[in-house]
Amino acid sequence: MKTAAVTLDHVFAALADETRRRILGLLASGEICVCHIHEALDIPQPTASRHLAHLRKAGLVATRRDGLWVHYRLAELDDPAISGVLRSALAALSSNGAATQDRKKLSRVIDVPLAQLERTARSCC
Amino acid sequence: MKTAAVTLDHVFAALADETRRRILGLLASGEICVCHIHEALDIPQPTASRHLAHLRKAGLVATRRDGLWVHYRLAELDDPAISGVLRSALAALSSNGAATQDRKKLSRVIDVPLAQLERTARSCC
DNA sequence: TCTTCATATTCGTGTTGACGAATATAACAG
DNA sequence: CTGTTATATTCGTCAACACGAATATGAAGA
Repeated sequence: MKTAAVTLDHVFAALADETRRRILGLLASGEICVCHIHEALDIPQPTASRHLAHLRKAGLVATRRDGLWVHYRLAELDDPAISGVLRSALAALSSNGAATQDRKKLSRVIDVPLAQLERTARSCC
Repeated sequence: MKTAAVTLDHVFAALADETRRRILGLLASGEICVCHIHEALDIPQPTASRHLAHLRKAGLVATRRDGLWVHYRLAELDDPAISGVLRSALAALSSNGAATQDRKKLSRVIDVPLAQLERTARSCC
């Protein structure tokens, strides 16, 4: 089973929502499980799950189950044009101050040094 | 009067609509007047005008009036992160086959060689 | 099996936004 | 001023979507 083709439609529909952009901003700093996303962003769990489902159906994220937890990460895209769009979008998101705030909260939630998250985010986009 | 700050919200909301993406795809190949946009894309004039107004309010395009005609062009953005997003979006749009079709129609409508439109589009993004 | 915890889905509701149709504005010619 | 052409806006309707609340699914342990 191949990952469904990711279209520009999917990408921009996904990026049109602020909550999804915040989620993607977090995922830029590595794989995260649902509970940490909903804690770090301070959004209800069903909201996080719903938006993650949207991103998953759009083909922008991939999941890995580990017992009760489900970890989400950015998917690797085969279309270079589309992955270019996503890369620059993530770069723009990161330059935004709100993303830094979210990462800071995430750092506290998962107890990982902020610097390490920043480094991963930088290397990702 | 400065151009209002272009936010990521504006950009992604604008890019979320296919008609607006087609318009931006055309504008990548240079300044175009409303009537040519609505002819090339084969959409009603009010539709073209409405979407152009949306893009204008988002700060993504600029206008120049010349008698009865109003010419639209891509605006220069000062935020490098945001202009990076737009550049890669335009690149992705151009690589799409539909954009080529639209440019071909535009070439006929305004009687400008397709190769010239392609060249301008390439140099723009 | 029963419980518990993490995640996903459904339902009802309110908002946003795109469209077609009609109309308004704006600029120019006669 | 009047008519004509290009562009912009308004109006009513409809579909898409985000949300909160409630509930369902799914996995692990007692």
